[in-house]
Amino acid sequence: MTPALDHVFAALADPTRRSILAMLLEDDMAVTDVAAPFEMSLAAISKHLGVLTNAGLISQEKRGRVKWCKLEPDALREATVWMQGFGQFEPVNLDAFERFLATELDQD
Amino acid sequence: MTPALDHVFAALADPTRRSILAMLLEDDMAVTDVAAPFEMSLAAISKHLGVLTNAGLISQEKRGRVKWCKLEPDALREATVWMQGFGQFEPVNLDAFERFLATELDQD
DNA sequence: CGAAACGTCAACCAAATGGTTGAATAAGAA
DNA sequence: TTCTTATTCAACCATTTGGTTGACGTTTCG
Repeated sequence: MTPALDHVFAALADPTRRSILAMLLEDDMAVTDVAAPFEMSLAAISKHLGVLTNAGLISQEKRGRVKWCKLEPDALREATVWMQGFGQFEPVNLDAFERFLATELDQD
Repeated sequence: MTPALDHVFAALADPTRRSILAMLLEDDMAVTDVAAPFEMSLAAISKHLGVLTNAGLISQEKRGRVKWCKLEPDALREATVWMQGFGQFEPVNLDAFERFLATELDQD
């Protein structure tokens, strides 16, 4: 079930790929420019970009001989929603729930 | 950097492990009971529980001959915080930002 | 004590992952 | 056309992953 989550979380599990996403948060970039800060071959970065694309986390569009990489934050939403299912047990949300209960009591 | 995120996201990338977390959301469980719904050996589930423990997503405590598994939602918080860095570009939050701006304008 | 239940360990296996290098393709620039 | 830049492809390699099976240590129960 939900194989999309498999790909999204697997893609996020690699620090190089998370760094790439952080870079794309600033602006769209060409593949060569994405690869520049890493001590790794261009082919390796190309593979990482393939994984991110396959997970739907980025999109790639070729204009001329340059392939532009663009962040697609929508893919993170499903994953975030899934994780928030566990958030109800975090103190901050328990506090919110208690405030909600207090509000309910006030209306009696 | 942040090797903890590596382990958390890698642990979440497997559907069996996500199912286990969802089960533990309801209640603490013994290893054998965790394994029951899966068509997979007990040893395989034991390994999955090891991965989840290593990621800090669950804890295991042995009482008698039974080992109890407990959800540890705190480990998800760091991952959630990381992901929220990308949330600012999601439409839903842009909408919230626009409403905020509108409120600011109303006060002028 | 002896038997059964709980869980892990060790060895093994196939497939996936993350990297390399070198050749190939495609598009601009000279 | 020729050269250079941009990117991928193909083959290869080492390591990790997700599963199996069978033996093993513990704890409880009869």
